[in-house]
Amino acid sequence: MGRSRKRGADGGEGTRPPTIVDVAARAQVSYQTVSRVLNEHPSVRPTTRQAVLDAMAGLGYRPSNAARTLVTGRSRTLGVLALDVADSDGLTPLYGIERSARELGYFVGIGNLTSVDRASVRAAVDHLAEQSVAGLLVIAPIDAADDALVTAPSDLPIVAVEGSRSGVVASAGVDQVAGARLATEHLLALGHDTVFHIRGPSEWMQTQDRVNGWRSALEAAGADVPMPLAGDWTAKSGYEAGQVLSRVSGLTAVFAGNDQTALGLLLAFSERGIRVPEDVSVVGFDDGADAPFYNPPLTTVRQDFRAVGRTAISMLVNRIEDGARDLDHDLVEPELVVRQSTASARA
Amino acid sequence: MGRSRKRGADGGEGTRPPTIVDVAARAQVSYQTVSRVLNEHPSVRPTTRQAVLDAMAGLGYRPSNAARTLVTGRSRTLGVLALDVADSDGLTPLYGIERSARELGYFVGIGNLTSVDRASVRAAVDHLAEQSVAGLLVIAPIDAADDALVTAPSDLPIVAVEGSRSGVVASAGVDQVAGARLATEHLLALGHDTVFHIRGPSEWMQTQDRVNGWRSALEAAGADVPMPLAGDWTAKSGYEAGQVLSRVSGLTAVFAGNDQTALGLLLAFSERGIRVPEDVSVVGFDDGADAPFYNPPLTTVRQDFRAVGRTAISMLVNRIEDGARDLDHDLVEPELVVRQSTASARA
DNA sequence: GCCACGAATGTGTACGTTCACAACCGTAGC
DNA sequence: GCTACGGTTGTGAACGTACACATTCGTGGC
Repeated sequence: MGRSRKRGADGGEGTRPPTIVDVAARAQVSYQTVSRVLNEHPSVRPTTRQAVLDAMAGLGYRPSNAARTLVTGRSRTLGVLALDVADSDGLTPLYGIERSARELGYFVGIGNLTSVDRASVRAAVDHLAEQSVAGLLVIAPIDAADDALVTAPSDLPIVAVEGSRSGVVASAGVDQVAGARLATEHLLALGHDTVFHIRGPSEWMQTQDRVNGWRSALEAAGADVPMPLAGDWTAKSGYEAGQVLSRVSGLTAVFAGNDQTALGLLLAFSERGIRVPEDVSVVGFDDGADAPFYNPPLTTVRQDFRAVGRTAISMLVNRIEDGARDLDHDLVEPELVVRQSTASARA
Repeated sequence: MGRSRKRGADGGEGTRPPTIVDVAARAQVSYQTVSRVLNEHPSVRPTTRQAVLDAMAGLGYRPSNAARTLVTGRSRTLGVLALDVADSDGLTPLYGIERSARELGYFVGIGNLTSVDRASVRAAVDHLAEQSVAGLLVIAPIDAADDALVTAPSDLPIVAVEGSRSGVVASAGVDQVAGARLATEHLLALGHDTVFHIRGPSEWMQTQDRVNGWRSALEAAGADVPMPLAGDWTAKSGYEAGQVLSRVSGLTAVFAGNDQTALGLLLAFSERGIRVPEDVSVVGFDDGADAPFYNPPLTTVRQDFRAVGRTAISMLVNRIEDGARDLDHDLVEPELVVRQSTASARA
């Protein structure tokens, strides 16, 4: 027995994990039958199947992903490409993603993007490709990311999360336009003549969508459409926008690009004695965990990030397993959550 | 030539990726030499080495992790076990983790924990084990997680992030005790007689540490040590604690368990006409992105989550590669960031 | 009662890499 | 000039699984 088993021989610790061959021996079948049970092949007699299952359980058998990946060339690993931004919300969909993925038997690996130039995207994709990922989820709602993704292998299924309806890749996300319209219509319905908007960074997909939703609601109501103020989704930019807005006469309603922007705005207003909602109504976007405890509690648009994660995964897995090639864009409907930062325009 | 290549035969799309054999042929060496270059084996002549490197570059060769994992039994994949909590900060160290891991040539996969009972931890660990992960990073600063982890294979290196100095596993994190002391001493130095504390959930490691730091600072100053108020790190619990605290006479300083708690507290105080910092000073913990824009901007304790992620990874990789077995607890020093929510006690 | 056919199961091989060991090369020692 | 040895390179095998194909078994049709 000159066999040289790396494990189990020297360490003594933990014997070599069981393989399908061990399972086969115990179940008195061939290893191929075990493989069939593993892959849910139809033509395995129920009794045989059960015997194999029992043997697996008895041995504590766990399939080797490495071996499977090696032979098939595809792993059941999904790669998540996330843009490394200060905004911690970026990773919020991750929980939903992991959970859904696991339920479908997939493993989730991450690769982050320090920037969205081609080289960086390329490097990240390469890193994931080394793992033979079966598909890619991209959380980088930036136009440039789309361009960079064209360098990815064309046979690799990709779904963008919260971004890109440009048609290059399929995507799942919240209907930003509808959300912005919800926010704006809410303010209009309260009697405000018009609504100012602090937008996000221009290269983000959501920015354009929210601007569009806001503008269309305004136009539909025949209201003035002021210039949107520049922002970058940080509280700081909201604060700075607030400094500008506090000098605007006749201002009664602001739709902030997101909750954080609204937070900064609230602070700027507070410092200048502008009361919310008595003087100015403010609406945010996201409905983060903190929004109900802003001062005042923020009226905002809720995005169900977990639902987005689930949707994205199911789209991706469809593409992987059924070869779906469509460029659908699944949208989750947002919901307006009215709190105390909005009130009727004064008569 | 009856070979049956799965790829490249039918699709026409993308020919079979190059292997070390292809590289070897191009570099005029044996595949084993290529393998040596790959593994940085010392005895490869520089010229040979370069020839191999050139061949790799020319072919666009990418090593197959699956094959490597299959034969070695270990992948260069690190598993991150994260507790799925509402608190989105939970994933903050992830970017730092991924980045450091990638620099060291590791891939990061995630598994989340819906709860910390043994079954759930077991399931998550199993899921990661199927990937033959080389090590585990656990972001679940809860006592119960420690207990559950004992069921993990004993030869699997594990490092806890932000938790557990219980001695069961090594850990990396911010020095919570020092941070709490910093916060408390700051308030004491401002002339406050004592400092109230809203603690986190009792099962969290940080809760105890912060309570200890706070108490020891108080005791060192000979100040009264009030009962800490229960909280769960949400803004909601801070708000509720604020309702209680607003009825406490003589209250001048509060150390909130974290920023979010402070946010809720701020709202409760504001609603009751208690001014911050004129009437009561408030300190938070975390220094999240929003803290500078709370109303008023929050004095808080900064935790460098990315540094923690880096530290954790380097500890873990040490354990993996050098077989380090120590149960060290690397601590990153926190930093007090003074803003406008704290002021001198009134004379 | 024989053949055909589908269901069920078994055998051979390949996937791309690393490990163990063998072979080769040149140089230093005597 | 021969031997020994370290540095360098090559050969054979194995890792655990899935696919292609071969084989066996059972059943129905004639």
